[in-house]
Amino acid sequence: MDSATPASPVRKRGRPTEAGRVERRGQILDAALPVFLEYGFGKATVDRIAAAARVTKRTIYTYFGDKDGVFTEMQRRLAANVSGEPLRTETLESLAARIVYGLHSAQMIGLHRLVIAESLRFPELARRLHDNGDMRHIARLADHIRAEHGQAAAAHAEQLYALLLGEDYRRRLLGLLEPVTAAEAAVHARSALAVIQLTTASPLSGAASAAGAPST
Amino acid sequence: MDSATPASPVRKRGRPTEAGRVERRGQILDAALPVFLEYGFGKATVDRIAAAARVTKRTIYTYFGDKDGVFTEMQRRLAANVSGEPLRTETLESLAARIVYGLHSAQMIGLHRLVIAESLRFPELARRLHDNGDMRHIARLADHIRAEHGQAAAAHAEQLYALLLGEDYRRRLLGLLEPVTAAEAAVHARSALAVIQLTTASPLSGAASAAGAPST
DNA sequence: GTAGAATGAAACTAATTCGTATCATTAAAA
DNA sequence: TTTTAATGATACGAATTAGTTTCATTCTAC
Repeated sequence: MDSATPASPVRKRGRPTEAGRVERRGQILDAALPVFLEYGFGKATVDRIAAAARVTKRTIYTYFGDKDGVFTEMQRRLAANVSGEPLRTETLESLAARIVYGLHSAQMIGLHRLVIAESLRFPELARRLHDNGDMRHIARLADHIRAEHGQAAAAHAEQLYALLLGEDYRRRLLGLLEPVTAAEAAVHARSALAVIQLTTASPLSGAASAAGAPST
Repeated sequence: MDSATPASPVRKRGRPTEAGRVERRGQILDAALPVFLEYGFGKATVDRIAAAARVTKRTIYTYFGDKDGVFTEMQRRLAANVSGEPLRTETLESLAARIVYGLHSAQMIGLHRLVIAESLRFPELARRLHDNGDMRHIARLADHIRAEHGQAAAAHAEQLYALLLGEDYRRRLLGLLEPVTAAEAAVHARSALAVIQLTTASPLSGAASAAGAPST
């Protein structure tokens, strides 16, 4: 989180070009992310963010107004990246493995930890993370389940998602587990699909809608 | 979180009895919990805790040394309460419903949110929460599954636990969902048991160990 | 009874940190 | 060329807050 900025050795002073302004803005947000992830919102000082971005505090306040502004803008930028474009040729199994791998990554865990911690102070931030991240994942899982196992089975997409996260996801949030490799993620995904009877080998029959459907 | 302390109208000053000291200690920790839950560790000031406990800052520092001391002692006290004694006459279904209801409660969600937020600063606090809370739940689920569905099915206790928490648990952490009622928890639990084929109606056959077992 | 421990009340210290201001400097704009 | 916006560097103000100290007080311990 420190050696990732070998960019400009010495920064020029005067008025920057318009392109320079755009670049600097992104530079600040990119630098703010790891700082927030490491320290959390409260302990992440503006001075530290400024140092990481190789920019003075003054510039940060010019661009974002205050610390909250940096935080929300950073999250807004992340939300745009989270929604990766769907790969056309993808099976349910490979999609599940990708989700597991991505959600257990250090960056995602850090972001989730941060958003959970500040969910009371920044409720719409939590809303964005859930809508743009989780709900899209669930919808995409539902699409694949529907294609491979029929309409009835698609109702279990959310439960499948919960299984893909699993207790390991919570262990990651609690700092009790290291990030998983892609291979481990694939194994985990297969195990989840198997227990919910969504492997391609044994598709779900018609007796899917068991107990009361989740009301939420 | 404020009208819950109509205790002593006016506190005496002088030296307290030994019993009084024990009581005051608990009083401080009890008052600290809701303050930490509401504000988080960073924004929970010692002054606020002192006010909530009807005690002066001075007393808090005498008892706990510093703010971290209050925090860790509070969590240590909670850990003792989390492990509720097992009810002898309980089915897997009722146990599952109890777990769902308890983990979605406002107090538990607040505690988890807090521990997740501070897991980097207080790693052993996260460890305690996981060992004394989650792992005991999983073990108890495994016991019931073993009794009702055989040894092979018990391997899925952790996956069942993940389903019992579900996406709703994460929505609770993110502040996007209100606590569930006991009835809703029961429905949720039945749905989880059904999807994992652990309802008493249709017990799991021998074809349980599907893909690679979780490696964690 | 007396000494001293523990507390309330409240002021105080020291450190942190958000946000602003000053001054020099560079380059875009006019 | 002149003007001006934006920046670096740095100092500063104001607010918050962890932790300490002082003084009076009241009760336990002996």
